[in-house]
Amino acid sequence: MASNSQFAVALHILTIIAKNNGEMVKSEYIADSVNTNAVVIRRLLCNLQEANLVASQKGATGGTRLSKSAEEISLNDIYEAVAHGDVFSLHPSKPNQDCPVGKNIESVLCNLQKIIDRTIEEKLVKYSLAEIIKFIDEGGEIKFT
Amino acid sequence: MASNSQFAVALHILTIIAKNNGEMVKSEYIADSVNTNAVVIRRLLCNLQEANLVASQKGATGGTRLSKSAEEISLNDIYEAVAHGDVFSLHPSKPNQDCPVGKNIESVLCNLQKIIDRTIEEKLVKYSLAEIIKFIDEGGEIKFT
DNA sequence: GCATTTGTATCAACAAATGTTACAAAGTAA
DNA sequence: TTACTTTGTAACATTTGTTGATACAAATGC
Repeated sequence: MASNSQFAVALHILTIIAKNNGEMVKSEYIADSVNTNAVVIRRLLCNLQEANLVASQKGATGGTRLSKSAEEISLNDIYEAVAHGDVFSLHPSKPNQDCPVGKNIESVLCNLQKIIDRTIEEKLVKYSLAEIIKFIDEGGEIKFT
Repeated sequence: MASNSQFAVALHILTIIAKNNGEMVKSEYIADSVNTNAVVIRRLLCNLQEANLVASQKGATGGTRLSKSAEEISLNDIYEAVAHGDVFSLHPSKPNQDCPVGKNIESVLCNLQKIIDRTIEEKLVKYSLAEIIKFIDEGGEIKFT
């Protein structure tokens, strides 16, 4: 399939909104920067609303703004708002339960999934949207530690 | 799509092979435990061979065995052998380069990708195939730390 | 009322994973 | 050599998820 770019686009969306301090930003404007259709943006904005990162308003003067400050939004907040899947999937078909390996491998894999998810979370929680904006504003080579 | 279960199946494959100390294991036998087609297994075995984790042999007495000990194979070795993609993808279409955010967001995202990849790698390298086998043999609730 | 924008449904196009069949290549054993 | 077995690989259908696009209802402000 076309692989999942929702986190990338969501970060892009939030960066643009954050840089328009308090002003309502329209989905068409964001779509022009992301270079995609406005519906794609609005779909992601719905996820970001559910996670309480942004608030939207309909109507002629509508749009979307942050519902908390860029300092209060971590990359993990964004990741959780849009990322549904795990880093890897379990078996497509249930393993053979008559085989000792097949019988027990799934619980091992489940634990591994959790470990990896937690590891990513612990890393992403260290970065805020505000830091991303700073990197963007500086323009050049960005080095995360 | 059907999301990627290659790491899960690869770990399953290696566990089975490792538990057959030195004996050649046939792809049909593995496929029976994984509950899939033998060609799916052989495709993954090719990746594991390229990573020098296993060695296969054709012919009537053929099959596959480990090419190093289970203690020497880390989960990261397995992950790298089969995982092609990143945790998230970049923009489907190139962002608008006339927008300051669009112009610089990609390098930020690239760096983020690398950070997450490295984080996963650092975690997976801590576990060996031998430990997985021990968990499998113990059967019950496995707790990684 | 009218224009604008979000929210959502629906659909087509595309890409990746999986499962399947088929068969060549390589090796064993008689 | 011949027959048999197994890996390696190509080719294809199926399924599923993502993206992009059109359409339109609901909400909002003028």
